[in-house]
This record gives sequence, structure tokens and C-alpha cells, in this order.
Amino acid sequence: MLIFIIIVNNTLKSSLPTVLSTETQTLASRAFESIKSDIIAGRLSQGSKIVESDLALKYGISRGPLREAIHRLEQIRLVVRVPHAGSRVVALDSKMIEDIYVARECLEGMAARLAARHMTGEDIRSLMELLNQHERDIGKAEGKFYFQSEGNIDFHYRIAVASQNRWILDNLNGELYQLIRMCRHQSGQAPARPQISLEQHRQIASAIAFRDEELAELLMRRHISGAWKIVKTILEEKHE
Amino acid sequence: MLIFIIIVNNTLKSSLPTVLSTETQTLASRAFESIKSDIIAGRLSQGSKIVESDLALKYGISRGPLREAIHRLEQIRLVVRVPHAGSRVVALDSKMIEDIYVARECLEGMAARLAARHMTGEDIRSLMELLNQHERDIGKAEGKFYFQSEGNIDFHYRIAVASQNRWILDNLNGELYQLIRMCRHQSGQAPARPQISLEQHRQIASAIAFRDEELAELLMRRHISGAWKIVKTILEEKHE
DNA sequence: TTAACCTTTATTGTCAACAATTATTATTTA
DNA sequence: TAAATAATAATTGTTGACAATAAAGGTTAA
Repeated sequence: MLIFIIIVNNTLKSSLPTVLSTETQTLASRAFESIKSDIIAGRLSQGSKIVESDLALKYGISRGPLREAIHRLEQIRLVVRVPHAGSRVVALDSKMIEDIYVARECLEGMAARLAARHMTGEDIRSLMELLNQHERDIGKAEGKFYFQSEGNIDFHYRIAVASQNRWILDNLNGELYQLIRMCRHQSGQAPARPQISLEQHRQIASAIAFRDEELAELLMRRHISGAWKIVKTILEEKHE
Repeated sequence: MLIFIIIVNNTLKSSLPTVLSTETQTLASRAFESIKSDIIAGRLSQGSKIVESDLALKYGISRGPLREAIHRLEQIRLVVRVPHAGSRVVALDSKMIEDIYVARECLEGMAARLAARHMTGEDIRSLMELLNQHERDIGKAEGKFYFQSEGNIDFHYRIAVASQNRWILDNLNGELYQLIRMCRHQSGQAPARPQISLEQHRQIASAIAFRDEELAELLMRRHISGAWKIVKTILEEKHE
């Protein structure tokens, strides 16, 4: 039996499922979660080879459930696998990151549109409150990119949930956000322009409050393509 | 090393990977393909329970690779699985089909935009030729919904490929198109308004040829949301 | 008769050994 | 010395048996 302890940070309550961490019932699930966080945090470095027996030993389980975990990691694109030749941690290059941002742009744009359609008044109030919380966090925890970064994803996650579209939600939460996190953990953390980002979030929330689907989608798409442009320049600088 | 063989049918050359039939190397892959086509064709009916040992016996393999096949089917959403309780073939309800069409709308919209950016002159000529072929097919094979239906997906597939975005391509080709096929195979085949559909495809191709990204995306989104409206009315009629 | 509990059965989860494949190294030959 | 080839080692794919869990059915008590 394995017990997960949920640490509630009173200054920043996160609604992300990563934290709630439903006490997983099967060895494969637990291995999946462990390896996933190892990859995202960079403890398993990009492009490094994954040997089944090694990892099985490391986690104290047999190769069966570990294989299942790897297959699931392959699905969410944290691992690439070639038959008979083994699997490696994904290596994110510039093109791949661009693809991720472009996919996010259209999916989250649609999510914002649907959120404007489906969110209840209570949902919207709660969303506004989250943004206020973010504002306070920015003031307090200057330079603490981690919290800011998670808070950022938190906003986007709420929109994705509010879309009430399982495909969109699963894609964003199951694959794209993970890779964004991974990307940040490695390339010197966060984009770090919290005020601008917060302001854009406020505009999106406002459009949702006014039930302006068109505008909500438009603003979200701009917000994300803008984020990509910044990431891109950072990557290009780094490349020299 | 893996070699793809493209079989060219002279009356209807399909660029779909379903046809190129990569000679799969592993038992799990073969089982995956077999079960997938069984589900899509309705030989495994929606919502029916999947018992590992039964299927293993049926395909003459052991439970190990069969489990892997089921996991992969779960990823592409043809199967839903609950831990310790087994897995069932997905049961498509109206809401789920709507979600699929909405996801398609934004992903393919973006794909059309990107196609307008990336397609070469040769690509565009080939696309036009495909549409001419479709026109001939409509004239010839009246009522042969299968060809029309596959031809329809064929057009969309080319756009997705031309987007040069792996996420978008994989999502469409790996998950959404499969479910659309499945949906058609069951609910009395095709939407059957080939001329209108063809005309809309022509408009999209034209926008791509003019490198009008904005228009290409707009037209594609209309095309798909229009298709959903028709499917929706059919479903509602059927429900009575 | 119904509800709770226990027993049985069917099914999934896990394991360790075996087979097949690929990568590596050593050896031979030009 | 370099290239090609064969032997070896490492790793993945596959199998059948065993353990754990959940569903089904029957039994007992209120």
C-alpha cells in the first residue's frame, strides 16, 4: 500500500491533477507517474536510452507493468519507441516545440470559445478570483518562476476543463501541458513576463464573462502565439 | 529498418496509411490492427466487453502482446478501460461525436492554414487532380458511399499531412478519423451530399493555392461544422 | 421477503523464464 | 590497415503460471 500525502500550499491552491494524485491502484500506473515526473524534471535526460530491466530494478517491479508504463509514456509523447530497438526519452527540438505551441493555439482557442459558452456565473467568479490570487503571488514571490509557471498552466487548465470537450481537455492536459512543463524545466525555467501574461488572462476572462465566444478565441490564440514568439527568441539566443 | 510500400490504385489512388499496410513486425502490432478494424467495421459491437483471454485465444497469441494491443486501442479511444474491471469497446453517443467534430474543426482549420503556408506548387496540383478524380468517381459510382467516404477522408488527410505538424497529423489520423469511420460504418454509412462537399473542397484548395491562410482556415472550419450539423440532424431523426 | 454477508468464480494484474532480435565485439581476410 | 564476416552479449518480445481483485450467486438472519 502506498499513501500519497497532499501538501496544500495556502498561498497557492492548485487545481491541477498532478497534485491531487489519485492514489493509483496498479504498479503500472505508479511507475508511469514516477517516470513521467522524472522525465519532466529532467532526472531522466532528453534523448537518453530507457532500458526496461534497469528501470524495473530501479522501481522494484517486474518488466510487465513497467512495459505498460513505457507504452503509456509513448502515447503522451514523452518517450519514443522503435520496435526491437528500445525506447528513449523524447528530445525536444525547436520544430517540435513550435508544433506544440501551434497545436495549443488552435485547441485552446477553441477551448476558450467553448468556455465562453459553458461556464456558469460561479465558474467565472472563481476564475476571476484565481487571477487576483495570481496578481498577489506576482507581487509576493518575485522571481519564483515555478509558482508563476504552474499558476499560468492553472489558468489554462481551467479553461480546458470548462470547454467540456474531453478530446480537447485530454489533449491539452494529457500531452501538451506535460511537454510545456518539461520544456520549461530545462530551458532556464519560465518566460517571465508575468504582468503582461496576467493582463491577457484578464482580457480573456472578461470576454468569457461577456459571452463573446469570438473574442475569447481570438484573444487566447494571440496569447499563445505571442508566448511562442518569446520562447522562440529565447531558444534562438541560446543556440548561439 | 522499415519500408513503406504504397499501393497505387489506378481508379482511386488513396494516400491513406490504412492502405499502405506496413507489414507489422510484432504480434502486438498485428493484434492492434486486427482489433482496430474489427471495431471500426462493427464486428466488435459498441459497448461490448473485451475479455483478454478470449481475444488472445481468438488471435492465437498470448495475453501479453494482446494486452499491449488493448492499451494502444485505449490511447486512440477505441476502447475504454477501467482498472481491475476490464475494457469495453467505446460507445459513441451524440455528445461524444459532437466533441470529435469540434476538435476536428479547430485542428483541421489550423491544418488548412498551415497547408496554405507549406504546400508546394506540385502538392497543390496533385490536390486539384485528386478533386477531379473525386468528381469523376461521383459521376460513375453513384451510391457507392464507401469510395466517396474514403475519398472524402483522403482529401482531409492530405491537408493534415501538408500541415507538417506532427501533433495535428497524429491526432487527426490516429484518433479522430478512425472514430469518424467507425461512426459512418454504423449509422447507415455516409452523409451523402457529394457535390456540395466537393465544391467546398474546391474552395479550400483554391484558398490554399492563393496562399490565403485566413480564408483556408475559415472555409475548413465551416466545412466541418456544416458536416456536423448534418450528422446531428440524422442522429436526431434516428433517435425517434 | 429483503438485506447483509460469505463463498465461489471469472477476470485482470504481476511475475519470472524463454525465444527472437539487434547491437557489439572479435576475428579473419584482402 | 580497413572492411567484411562471424561469434557473443545485451535487450526486447513472448509465453504460461500464479496472485490479487472484483463480480456473481447463494446462504443466513432479521
